[in-house]
Amino acid sequence: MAISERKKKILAALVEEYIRTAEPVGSKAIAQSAGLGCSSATIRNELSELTSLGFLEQPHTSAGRVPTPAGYRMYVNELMQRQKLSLEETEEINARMNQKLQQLDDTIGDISRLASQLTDYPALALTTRTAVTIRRFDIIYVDANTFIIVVMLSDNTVKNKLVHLPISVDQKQVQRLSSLFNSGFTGITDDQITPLLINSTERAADDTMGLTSVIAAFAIEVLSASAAPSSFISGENRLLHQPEFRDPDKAHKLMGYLSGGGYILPPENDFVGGNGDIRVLIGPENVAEELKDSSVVIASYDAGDNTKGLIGVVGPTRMDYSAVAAKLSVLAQGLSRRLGGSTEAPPEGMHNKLIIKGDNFNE
Amino acid sequence: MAISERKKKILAALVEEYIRTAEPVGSKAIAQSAGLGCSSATIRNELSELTSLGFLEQPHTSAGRVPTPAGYRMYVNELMQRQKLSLEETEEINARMNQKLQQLDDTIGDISRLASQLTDYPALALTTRTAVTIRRFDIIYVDANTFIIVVMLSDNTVKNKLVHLPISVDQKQVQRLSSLFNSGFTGITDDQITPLLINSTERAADDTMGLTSVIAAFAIEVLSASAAPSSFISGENRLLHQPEFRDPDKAHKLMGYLSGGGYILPPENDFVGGNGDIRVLIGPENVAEELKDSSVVIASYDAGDNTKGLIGVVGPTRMDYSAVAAKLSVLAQGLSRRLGGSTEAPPEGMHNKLIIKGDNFNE
DNA sequence: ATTAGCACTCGGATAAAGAGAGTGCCAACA
DNA sequence: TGTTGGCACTCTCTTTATCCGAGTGCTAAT
Repeated sequence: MAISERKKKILAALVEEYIRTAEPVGSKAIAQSAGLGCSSATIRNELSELTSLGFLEQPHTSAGRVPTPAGYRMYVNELMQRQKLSLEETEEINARMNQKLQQLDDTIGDISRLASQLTDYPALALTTRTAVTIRRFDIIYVDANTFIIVVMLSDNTVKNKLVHLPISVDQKQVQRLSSLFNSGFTGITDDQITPLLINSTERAADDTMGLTSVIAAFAIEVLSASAAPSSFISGENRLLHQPEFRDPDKAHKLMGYLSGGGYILPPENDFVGGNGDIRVLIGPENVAEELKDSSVVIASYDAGDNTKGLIGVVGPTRMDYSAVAAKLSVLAQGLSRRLGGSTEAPPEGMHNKLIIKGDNFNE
Repeated sequence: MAISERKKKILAALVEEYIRTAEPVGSKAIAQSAGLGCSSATIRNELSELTSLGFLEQPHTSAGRVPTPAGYRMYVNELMQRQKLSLEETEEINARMNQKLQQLDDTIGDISRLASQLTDYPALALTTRTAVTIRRFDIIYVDANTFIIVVMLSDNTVKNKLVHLPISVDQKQVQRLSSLFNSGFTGITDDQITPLLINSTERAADDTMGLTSVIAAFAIEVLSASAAPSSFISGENRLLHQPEFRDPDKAHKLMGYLSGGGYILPPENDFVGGNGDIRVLIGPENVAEELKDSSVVIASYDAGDNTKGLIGVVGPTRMDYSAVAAKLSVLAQGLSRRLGGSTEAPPEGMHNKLIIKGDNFNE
């Protein structure tokens, strides 16, 4: 789809103006803003062609133009100049990220909050781990009726559980179980913890009190919880900043979908894509019905050890793609670096590959 | 403030009708709905008096009446019949609570989500623990450069941290530290962990590698994190259900305040109040400017062991106080019971004391 | 190929008119 | 004295009509 250089300039100017104002853009405005020395009449001709090419549309006969999803797509793929954050901006993001990551706690929530603050759109963060296994079991004997199970996972997180028993156990027994679990339950995934395995362990431990199954249940719980993708969304209320969501019903519908944990990406695509890649889904390119007239920008990161994550931002199709992409990119790279993922940090630039999705609008 | 029986009935009918419809209520509507056999003209006279008493107001001369905050207050304090959930409803809430509490994880978040779902208003949950101390230290030696700190707190939660060191330590050293911490750092609160204490421990342990301060820092972090009130809010988007928040600016302002973790209660009042008490703050009774024309219903619970919590719901002053209070009450009581707080469960009724706040509207 | 000019269209803002709901008050009544 | 029907009045909301202007598409001139 080759279009003239001037058309490109006009389209870019129009999209940017529309992103800024949220009002249909007319020929005169473009004639002034875009630095090409020609009159509004010329622009009108060009606009007319761009419209028939499917990049623009008119809300009604006598209004300015508005980009179609295909128009945005063209903008994102070819026109938009990748915004490069200033060193200060990048620094600031990194600083805030550091601050957030200091407390081990609620990383994913914090990151999503941060992304939302930075972009002023609702943001979500997902992580998934594949093939998590237990690396090590420890059982701390507290008293005759109490012990603490501590497991260290292959991704270097540590989980624990306090167990109270109605009956007494002796320390020896606990130690025996601990070593049995360390030999039998480490290095395997949750679906490999079969009733068979549990049974044989129980017999080997000479356990008549059901301790084995308690511990095994915890192992399964921990493993499956770690493997399950976790997600967090925040800043839904920022949607209300956007004029296209002044209609409370619309806003509510989308916000409900988002806070209900609705899928953003088709599950099978969720975690593909390398480190720092940015994906943009424009309007109807989204799979979820609720997102059909919104856009999503997603950055992937790789935290190593089979852990991948996404940070995404949701907004109207009239989104400031360029700024959002730049910011998410810094975030994603920072996360990869910090969480110990691959270290292929780009020399210094924030330019990332854009995975193009759904650009087959006009063939 | 004694008002006639009939006035009370009329006021109650009006408030309930307004809660239902969100439209100013006229004399005719009341004449029909309230079962008192008198004509709309009579009602009009009564309404007029109720208005001059300050319980009602008119949006404009020729509209129906709307309750003032004082009117709601009167309704909540004296008129509203405490709604008693049916056994099934109570059961259902309890079942859902059980389900949520199964996974240890994110209790406070889950509870707030549940409250929001049940009431269809935004809900928030807070907990605070006072005087948390460490009950027990364990340090698990993983390898020469790695160990896991496990601390068990006075509230029976267990926290851990994985520590990687650039240098090697030997197992003996770790054991010595463990026992030193167990004797020196247990049973004290975070502000009692002084540099002095850390120094003397360091010397006693003959620790030249700074392990002591790492462990002490973790102890402080854990203690202060446990003592700090944590809060969670969810369902902000449900505000948009309410006609009074059809104005996106209003909605956004409040939602922003809520998700920004704004204070609901004046800090000094936060956690007073016994188990299952319900507090209602109507409109201007709220301290936060952003809440001045919203209402808040709050249930307190006591999870024992110096742990207190709140579950609250935010909505327009035209809130279904009675239903909300009933539901929160079940939730709060369920939480107390489950989290091991006091067991003074009311015989079976859901009737709770209402702490009256700010009922000095008409003296 | 570009531009100025002009008729035309259509949505949004503004104003006027009408409808309806509800009040307040008065006079009649139990 | 308390209650009721009646009625004029008020005020908002809705509808209808009108106007204005931004922006287009087309044509003719450059």
